[in-house]
Amino acid sequence: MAILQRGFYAQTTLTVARELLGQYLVREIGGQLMRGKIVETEAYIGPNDTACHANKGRTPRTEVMFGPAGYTYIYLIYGMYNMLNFITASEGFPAAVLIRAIKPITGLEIMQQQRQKTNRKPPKVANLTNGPGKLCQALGVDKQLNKRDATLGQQLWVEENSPLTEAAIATGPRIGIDYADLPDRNAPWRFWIKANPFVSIKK
DNA sequence: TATACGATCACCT
DNA sequence: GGTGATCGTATAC
Repeated sequence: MAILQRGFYAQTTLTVARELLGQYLVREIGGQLMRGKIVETEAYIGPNDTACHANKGRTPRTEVMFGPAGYTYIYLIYGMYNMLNFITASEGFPAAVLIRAIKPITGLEIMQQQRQKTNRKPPKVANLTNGPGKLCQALGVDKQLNKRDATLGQQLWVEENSPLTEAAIATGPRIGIDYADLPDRNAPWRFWIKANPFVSIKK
């Protein structure tokens, strides 16, 4: 299957967020492959989006968002969870798409192992990757993979799948950004596949 | 140097 | 439905 190239990520952020739905997120660790279908995304768009980390300007942390599309932006939140983003749009314009949930396709045993590391009980398959922190834990994604070029097909990349119809996609406000200005809180920049059981938050 | 807090999750009631 | 965990980053001193 074809690896998504820079031209895909360089589209406007809302387009990338919408069109990443249904594509395959692939992780390779020591020759072992894990694969999942992207079912939920969020767009963080530029210096005027008060929910976007880059809205206060260029810092060591947000520097990668100002670079070329197709790179990874991975950061630690709440002291324990990693978040996976792909840089979008034009170089110099800081924007990214957060991957919020995937449907596990292959490598479920490895995902299960990695998810169990910090949990008392073995998580059910339905609970493996239905959230941004969970999918990073399942796929072994951490800051070591920050600022990597995802178009190279090494360690972490996205493979093309046939596009979804408009009718299969739902939109709504983003999750967990109460600190942002009201218009940004209300912006319908979260995208998910309708009725998909692996979406992090229903309804 | 010190402090506050977050693009979350698991476990508890 | 509520809350503690846990630490990098930004901001204030």
